[in-house]
Amino acid sequence: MKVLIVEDDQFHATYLHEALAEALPEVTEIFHVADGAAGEQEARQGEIEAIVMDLQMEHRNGIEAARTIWAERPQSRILFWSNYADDAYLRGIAQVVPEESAYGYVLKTASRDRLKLALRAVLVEAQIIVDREIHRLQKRGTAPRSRLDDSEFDVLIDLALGLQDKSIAERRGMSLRTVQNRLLSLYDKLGVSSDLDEHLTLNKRVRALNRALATRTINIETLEAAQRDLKTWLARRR
Amino acid sequence: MKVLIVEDDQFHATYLHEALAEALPEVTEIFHVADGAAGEQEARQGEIEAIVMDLQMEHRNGIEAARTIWAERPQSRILFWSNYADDAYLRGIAQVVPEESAYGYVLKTASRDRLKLALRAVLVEAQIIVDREIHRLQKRGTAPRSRLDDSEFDVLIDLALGLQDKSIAERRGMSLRTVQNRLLSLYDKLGVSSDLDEHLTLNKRVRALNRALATRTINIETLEAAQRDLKTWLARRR
DNA sequence: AAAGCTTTTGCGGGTTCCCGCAAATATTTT
DNA sequence: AAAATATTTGCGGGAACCCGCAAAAGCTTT
Repeated sequence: MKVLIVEDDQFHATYLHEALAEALPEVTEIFHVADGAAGEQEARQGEIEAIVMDLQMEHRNGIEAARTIWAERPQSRILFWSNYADDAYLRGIAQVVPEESAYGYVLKTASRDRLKLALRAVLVEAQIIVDREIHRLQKRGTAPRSRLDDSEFDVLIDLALGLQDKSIAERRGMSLRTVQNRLLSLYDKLGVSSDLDEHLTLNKRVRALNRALATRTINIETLEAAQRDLKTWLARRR
Repeated sequence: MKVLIVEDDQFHATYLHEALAEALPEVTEIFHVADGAAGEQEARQGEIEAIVMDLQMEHRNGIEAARTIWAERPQSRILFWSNYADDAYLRGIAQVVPEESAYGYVLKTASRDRLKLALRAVLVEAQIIVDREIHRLQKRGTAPRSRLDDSEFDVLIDLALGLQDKSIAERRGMSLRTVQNRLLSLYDKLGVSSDLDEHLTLNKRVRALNRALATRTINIETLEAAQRDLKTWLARRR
C-alpha cells in the first residue's frame, strides 16, 4: 500500500512519517511532497489513493488539491491534518468531497493515538472520521450566535472579496434586496453591532469581515481560494 | 544561564530545545511554557532575561508578551521565532522594543545553523539580528506598491476594526478630511482598484482590508491585539 | 382549494463613503 | 524672509449602503 504525505512543515512531516509506519504496517511506500500542486501531480503519477494532507499550504491549499484529486480519482481516501479547527475548512471540504469518498479531519494537537486511529480508519477502512474538537466550534463569545446557511456564506465570501451588492446579486442570481437581506442576517449572526461600545456605530461591511475572521468562519486561505474562483467566474462571464 | 522557551507547538519546542543545547553550552536551565501569558509569568518569576518566543499564539501573542516583559525588564533579550514574515509582526515588534534592547527575528524555515547563529547573537551577545527573508517583504505583485507610513498604518488598523471615518478622526486626532486622504493613499498603495476586472467597481473599504491581509500587511493576530487596544481606548475616553 | 406562514422583491429616505476642487496651513528650499 | 512645495482642511455632490414597510411570490398546513 502506497501513501502520500503532503505537508510543508518538515517536523510535522517527519512525525507523520513515523506515526504512519507505526500505525499501518501494511504500508509499503511513503511519498512526501511539500505543497498542493506537487501533491496533485504525485497522486496522479503514482496512482496513490491514500493521502495525508495538511490544509494550509502556500499557492495551492489542501482543499483545492483535494478537489482535483477527487475529480480524477473519487475513490481516493484523504486524511486532512490541520493546525486549526476553522469552520471555513469544514465547509470547504464539504463542498469538494464526492458523495462516496472517505476522508477524515484530525487536528495536529490530537494525541498520537488519535492520529493513528484516524489513519487506519480513513486510509485502510475508508471510513469518514472528523475530530470532535472541530465540531465544538464554539469558543464562547466569539463564535457566531448561530451557524450561517450556505446562501449566507456565499454572500459573506463575496462581501469579503469586496464585491458590492449589485455584483453579488448578479453573481449569485438574487435580487439586490435579497442580497441585502442576507447581509442583514449576516450582521446579526456575526454579532456586528453587539460588540464593543454601544454608542459607537461601525462600518458594518468591514466589521462583518473582521468578525468572520475573528470567529474563524472564514480565513485567509479561503479568501485567496475564493478570489481565484471569482476570477474564473469573471472570465467565463464575458 | 537560564533560557525560556515560549512556544505552543510541541514539535517546534522540542527542536528548539535541542538547537539551544547544541548552540549554547553555557545554558544551564531551559524553561518551557506554551503561551504568552505564561511566558510573562515565568520570565517575571524566574527572572529570566533570555527568551525564545513564537509570535503566533492563542490569547496573548508574542508581541504583547514581549511588551510587558520589556516593560518590566528592558534588558531582556528576546529572539522571535515565527512561521511567517508578515510585515505586521515587524511593525509590532518595532513598536514595543525599547531603545537599547536586544532582539532577533528568525523564520522557522531557516536552517538549523542560522537558528543557532541567531541564538548566540541575541541571547548571549545581545545583538540585534533580523532574518534577511523578512525584509524581502513578500512576493512581487501582491505586495503594496510602496510601504505604508505610520499614519497610514494607524488608519488602516482602525478601518480594519470597522471604525467609520468620524471615529478614526477622533481617535487619531485628525480632521475628517485628512482621514479620508489617508484612505485614498491606502487604497492606492494596497492596489485596491488595480486588481481584478477593470469594469468591476468594488467596495473600497472591504477590499482594502482584504488586500492588507493578502499582502500580509496585517494579520489576524494583529487585528485581535488592535481590538484590545481599541477597547482600552474606549474605556479611557469616557 | 383556502388559509397561514416564510421568503423575496421593490420603493424610498436617511447615512456614510468617495473624491474633485480650492482655500488655508505647514514645511522645505532658495 | 520670500518663494516654492506639500499637507491639511472644508465644501459639495453623486454613489453605495442600511434598513423599515408593504406588496408579491413561494411554501406548508388544514
